[in-house]
Amino acid sequence: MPSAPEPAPVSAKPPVTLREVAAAAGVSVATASKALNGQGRMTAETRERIRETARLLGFRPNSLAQSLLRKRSFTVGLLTNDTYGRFSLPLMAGVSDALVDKGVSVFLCNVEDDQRLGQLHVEAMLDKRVDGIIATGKRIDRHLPVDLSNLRIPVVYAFTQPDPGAIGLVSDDAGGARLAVEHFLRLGRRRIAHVSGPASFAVVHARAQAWRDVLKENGLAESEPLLGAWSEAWGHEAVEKLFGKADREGWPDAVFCGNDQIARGVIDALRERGISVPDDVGVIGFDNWEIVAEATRPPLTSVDMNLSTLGREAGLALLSLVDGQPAAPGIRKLPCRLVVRQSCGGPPE
Amino acid sequence: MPSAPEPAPVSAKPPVTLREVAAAAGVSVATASKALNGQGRMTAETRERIRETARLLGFRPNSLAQSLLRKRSFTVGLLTNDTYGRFSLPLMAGVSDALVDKGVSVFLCNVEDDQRLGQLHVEAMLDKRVDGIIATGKRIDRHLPVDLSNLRIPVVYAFTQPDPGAIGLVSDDAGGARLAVEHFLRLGRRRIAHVSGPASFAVVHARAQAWRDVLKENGLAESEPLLGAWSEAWGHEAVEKLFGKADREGWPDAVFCGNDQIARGVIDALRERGISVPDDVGVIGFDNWEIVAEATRPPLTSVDMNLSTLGREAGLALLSLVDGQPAAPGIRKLPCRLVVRQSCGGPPE
DNA sequence: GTGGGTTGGGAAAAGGTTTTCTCAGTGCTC
DNA sequence: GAGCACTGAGAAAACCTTTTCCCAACCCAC
Repeated sequence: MPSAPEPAPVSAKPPVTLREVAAAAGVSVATASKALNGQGRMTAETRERIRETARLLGFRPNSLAQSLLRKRSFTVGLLTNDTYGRFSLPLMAGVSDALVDKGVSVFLCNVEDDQRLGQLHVEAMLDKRVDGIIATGKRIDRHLPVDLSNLRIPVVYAFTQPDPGAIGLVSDDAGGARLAVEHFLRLGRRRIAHVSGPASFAVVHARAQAWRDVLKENGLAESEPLLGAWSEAWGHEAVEKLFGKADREGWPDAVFCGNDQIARGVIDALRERGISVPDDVGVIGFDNWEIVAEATRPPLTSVDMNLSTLGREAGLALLSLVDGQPAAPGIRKLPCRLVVRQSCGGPPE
Repeated sequence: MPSAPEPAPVSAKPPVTLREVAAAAGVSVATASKALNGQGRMTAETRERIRETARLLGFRPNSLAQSLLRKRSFTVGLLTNDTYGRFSLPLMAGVSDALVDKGVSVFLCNVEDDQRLGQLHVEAMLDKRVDGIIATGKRIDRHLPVDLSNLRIPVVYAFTQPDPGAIGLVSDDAGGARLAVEHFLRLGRRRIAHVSGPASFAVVHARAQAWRDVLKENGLAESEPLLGAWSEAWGHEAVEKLFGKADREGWPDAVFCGNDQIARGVIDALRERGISVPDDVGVIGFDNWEIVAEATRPPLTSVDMNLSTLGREAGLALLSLVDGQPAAPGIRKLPCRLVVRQSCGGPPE
């Protein structure tokens, strides 16, 4: 007894070809192709019959053959040097998310900091005829160890230093810093210190400058940021510098930190000194690395760079480039957002 | 004045085809193909001339056309549901590392926990004729939300629950736990507690059982593990349970933790109680998540699951499957290693 | 000088799909 | 009933490479 017609299981040994569909439906491959793609002219009946046959046989067009002909592989490369990166991961997720619905798959290529590896990956992708490349990395102010400037396919840079004349998407670090400092001000804090990472990072300066700007705009005393490392240990050390002096009046009532690890160190060190967060001092971090931000006591308010949105935007930008839409080169900054937890307390009474 | 012959820049608009190389060298495409692939018979002079022409023109064979013919795309898919995962990242790095030298590129597919997304990605990869699939995830005891059991291409499972009859690679959690407990014993510790994650995780039981086994083998008193959450907060709580009793003689002199976050909580809580690590109590974590393990005070000794090796092995296993080498199905466990830092102290005098 | 072996290289098919061009038939108008 | 427009569908080229098969030419021995 024949069962109800339904698609054949994928397990059939060699994939079903269009030729087989055409034969089964009693038409030519040309007609079959047109029926399935909604092209050409034929009776609705014929088109439907072919479609039904294809469905029954579990036909799926061979992407390789399509790509060869259309000169479009529905494939892009994602180049990164951030192996274990908590930055590039959400970014990749965003890219993949933006593209999967359009049938575009993503080659992930980790080039470390190795020129040879970069070359290898780029050539492999070019050979496989990727439609475009997204370059990303662990630092916004460093180039990948690859030259992407003279490729014949479009390239979009996300969260990494773009080549001149290329399209780059980065987070708006200054804007993010403003968010943090202005949040402190709204809560009535007035003596806002800034503890950040090494001076060799561009983002350190961008954030510090914004911090200073907001203080100045509000007529508050400016001071120097404390620059050190991206570590908890540096957070501890900075607390010693800030709160070491006997004169309590000179103590800050808020600390804006360059990343969440520093903030964690700051919070821990403050607790060890018996200084209450958020009652005595408010703390804000940067990166919104949830696993850290949620483990601090109290949980940490932090600036989120919206990296997955950034990834989405990069994916979409690349796609429209691939489709031939011209796009203005230059760097586009995407806004950050503040994720409020409990390390700043509420507004003043 | 003509410059010295060198490969044309990649920037040339449409890629150079074999036909163009053949024309330039004055031979047929067949001969050109054979010359470049070391096939067929021809004078050494002819072969060299063709090769030189190809080099000059910057010819690179179109992978799409090759794949279509050879039915081998030099492409594999990596399926994961671990979006922000610190587990799957090193694993991916290992996979990619094992494959890039063989010219194989990796499609990264994040399926979240979404059946539809999984289906979408698998179909896209099948359409693109990937040679095989590696499935990985965030939990060793859970399936991905995709059915990979009847595909016509090989599948290898790494750090996720394999289908019956498939090939799976996982970490040897019991072995890793032994490493930790035996390290404590070598250092003269005798009262070794175990604080781990939720009972719903298979690895929790595997590690706890190994911990108990080693204690028994050494004639030490067994006790119940403390099961809770994978969090620092639970580490704090567990310290309260273990060290809350007045009787100091009942206190453990070592705590083996189910992951590094718990260990961090334990270390912090011990310090807050004035109990010294490692002098009074040794602590070992699991996962060797460097960013955590190196930030604890003192830095944390931890069990590393060698995930990037695991990824490498998975990549190689898949490749030999693709090459038609039969492989015995079943689960293969890869050894862990202990990374010694300063949270256990030295051996007894 | 004929038969057989070797050498260097080309013609053509194959892989699966899309697209352009062509063509036979049908129904309509004048 | 001739011309015409349109309809439905197929043939074949194209994408680029690999591989099998074939052929012409040459050399050698008998």
